Amino acid sequence: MQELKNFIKNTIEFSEQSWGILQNCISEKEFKKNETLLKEGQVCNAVYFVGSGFCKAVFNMDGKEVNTAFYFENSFVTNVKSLTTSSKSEYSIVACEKTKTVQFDKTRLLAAYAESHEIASFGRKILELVTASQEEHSNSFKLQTPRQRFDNLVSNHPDILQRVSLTQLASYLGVSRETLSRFRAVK
Amino acid sequence: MQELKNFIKNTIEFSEQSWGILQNCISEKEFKKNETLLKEGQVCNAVYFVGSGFCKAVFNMDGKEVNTAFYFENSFVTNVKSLTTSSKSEYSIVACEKTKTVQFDKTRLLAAYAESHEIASFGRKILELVTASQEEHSNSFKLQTPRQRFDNLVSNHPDILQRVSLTQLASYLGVSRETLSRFRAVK
DNA sequence: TTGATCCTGTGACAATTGTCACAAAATTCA
DNA sequence: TGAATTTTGTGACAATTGTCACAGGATCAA
Repeated sequence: MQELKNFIKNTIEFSEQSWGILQNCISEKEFKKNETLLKEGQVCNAVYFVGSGFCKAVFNMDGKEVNTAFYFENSFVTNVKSLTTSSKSEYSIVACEKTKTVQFDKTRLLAAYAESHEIASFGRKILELVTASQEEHSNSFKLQTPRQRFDNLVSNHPDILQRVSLTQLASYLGVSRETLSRFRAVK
Repeated sequence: MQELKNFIKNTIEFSEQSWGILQNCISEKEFKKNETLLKEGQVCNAVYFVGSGFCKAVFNMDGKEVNTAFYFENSFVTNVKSLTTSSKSEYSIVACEKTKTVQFDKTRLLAAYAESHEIASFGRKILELVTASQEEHSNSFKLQTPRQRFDNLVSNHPDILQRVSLTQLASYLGVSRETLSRFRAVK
């Protein structure tokens, strides 16, 4: 919760009054390793702020898991499409470690938007952040070769390498485990 | 403009009053073929609603153009990251045909959010739509082979095939022009 | 500690896609 | 219209990545 307060303080204007209203929308939730924040097929009705630990987005492609995203400390996780259109999620969101989050309830948050412009701005900000990080990873697929994606990850997000298994990392980069293993061998 | 009115009518609750406020934020803009809505290196300060025609997002990779998105009638175009963080755009947005748009001015729109919750909701809705379509294309790269991407495009968005040149389509699908040509040959 | 299980490294080979070169077809514009 | 330009099709070959198989290590629980 403290992490969230700090995050908000550093991100936008936020009055005590807005914080009071926001209180009604949020609750602390802790997930054990491999616990599910959102299960494939269910409708997403919350946004999570990751205070500690981290999560992944996992598609199940005919039994094979594909990791399309990781969410570390001080970032927001949700399935925007499922959340905003009340459609079934095509993927699951799973804790990779013991993960402490603050859960934002969708319905209450929407109500809070009407009570406080600051909260409404904060809601937009969340969406903007999720979109921006999604776009970054997306463009790496559209503009770079697998090898370039790997090299850039090494330079720009070395933290990910240390926390994620090779197998998970491979599917995140869109290459086979073996190919990733060779990328690491041939530096 | 009529297209935008219809779009709003079909999308959300919107009072006459909100429409009046929104008027101050928008203006009709028409672009000729190959004219630029947003140039690489500039800061994006508007969102465009495409009424007719269509546009593309183009990265310049060492002189080689890569098309990462197309925006057709009744959709919104903007660079979310540049718009929301006032950072320089990494790509350009260019009209592919004579394109009629409605331009939403960023500063005025932000001001309007404070005056009308409906407009604030509409602003979120725009962001959600942009995010969702971005995510769809993004996931096709993360989950499918080039061949599958092509086949799905043929089934799900045959309209694109008819309006976009092979060269542009190839970079959109992330394959070489020659490979795409062969995909089409071997049905 | 000791299996049992999961994760990783690596060789051999197959499949896919890219690159280059050039011809044919389509489009544009004066 | 007709020449110039751009776009597309295709063959040959190279490069990249995937798949399969198996061995060695690491990890975890009893």
